[in-house]
Amino acid sequence: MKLSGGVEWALHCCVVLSRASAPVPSARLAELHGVSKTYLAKHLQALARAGLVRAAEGRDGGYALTREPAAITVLDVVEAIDGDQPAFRCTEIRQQGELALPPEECRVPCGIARVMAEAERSWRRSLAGTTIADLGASLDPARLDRVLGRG
Amino acid sequence: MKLSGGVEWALHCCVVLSRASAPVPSARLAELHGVSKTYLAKHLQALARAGLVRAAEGRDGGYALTREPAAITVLDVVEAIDGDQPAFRCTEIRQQGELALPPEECRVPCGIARVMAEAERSWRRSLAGTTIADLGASLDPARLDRVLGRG
DNA sequence: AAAACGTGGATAGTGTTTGTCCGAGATTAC
DNA sequence: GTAATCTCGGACAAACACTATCCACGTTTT
Ligand code: FES
Ligand code: FES
Repeated sequence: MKLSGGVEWALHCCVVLSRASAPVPSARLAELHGVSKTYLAKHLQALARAGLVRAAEGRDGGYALTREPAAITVLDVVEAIDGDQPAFRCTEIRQQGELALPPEECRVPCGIARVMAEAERSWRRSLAGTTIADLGASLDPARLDRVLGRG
Repeated sequence: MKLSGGVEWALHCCVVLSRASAPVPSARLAELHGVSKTYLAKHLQALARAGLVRAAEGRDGGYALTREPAAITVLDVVEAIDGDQPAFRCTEIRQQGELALPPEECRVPCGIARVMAEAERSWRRSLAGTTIADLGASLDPARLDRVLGRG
């Protein structure tokens, strides 16, 4: 069970964007955090595809959030980067091999799949309980503007 | 976020073992489920290392559970196969780049790491709420013995 | 002794993650 | 209009984890 490393980058970027007063270029975001510029650009594109950020093209462009920070949950960011596919996938082993069950007994998901799905729902529910606004509360906008301003 | 595919195999094996009246060889377990014998053997070794199953070596040997099925949770099996490392790891981005915070402000885990850790605790708690005994309730021991008996 | 069985390491093949690079297109400043 | 700045999207490669196989070896029962 592992989460893509880009998730942390994306979350930090969203926090910064939530407190920035103007669009921030992807290269600038990378410098702020000390990570690869080109790879971070990929993750930002994923955020854009998910509709969480908008890219302003052209000179003086950059990325900005599309919604209020309080309307973007941690789960939104995680799913944008890591995908929304379930961590566990039932491969219907119960229907294979010598111990196979007849198909008429397999109309509903098996017990294992149900437990896994329920656990994942708990995980998602927990992640959806925190927003970018919550995470950004401790970041001083004045300091951010100062760092961003003197490019 | 993805779980190792061997987790499903291991869970099905534990369910079978919980209702078997004698040790079951790994090759037999693989045939019962229609999966690779050699690869399943690897996963069973992982279960043995975690102390969930015991291997009876030698002729007429095989695997058996070490505890009551009701004392083995789904989480135990998942961690035995997939490892117990957290899905998210904070790489302390807050201390890197231009926006780096001074170390004296980084003594406690950052907000992002806290949210992730709490979500993972929810996931684990949910998985620990179901045992192998729960999963095996619907498996008929008589049928299992019949299939196992005529090798 | 022989047969059946698990152990642990070595070894590939495969797919995913991570990361780089570059051309095309959009937008603004001059 | 032209140049500069910036994003977009895809191609590409290296690194890594997952999946799977095989074999030599030790153990246990008959
Ligand atoms: S049949 Fe294996 S998890 Fe559903
Ligand atoms: S500093 Fe990035 S998640 Fe903790």
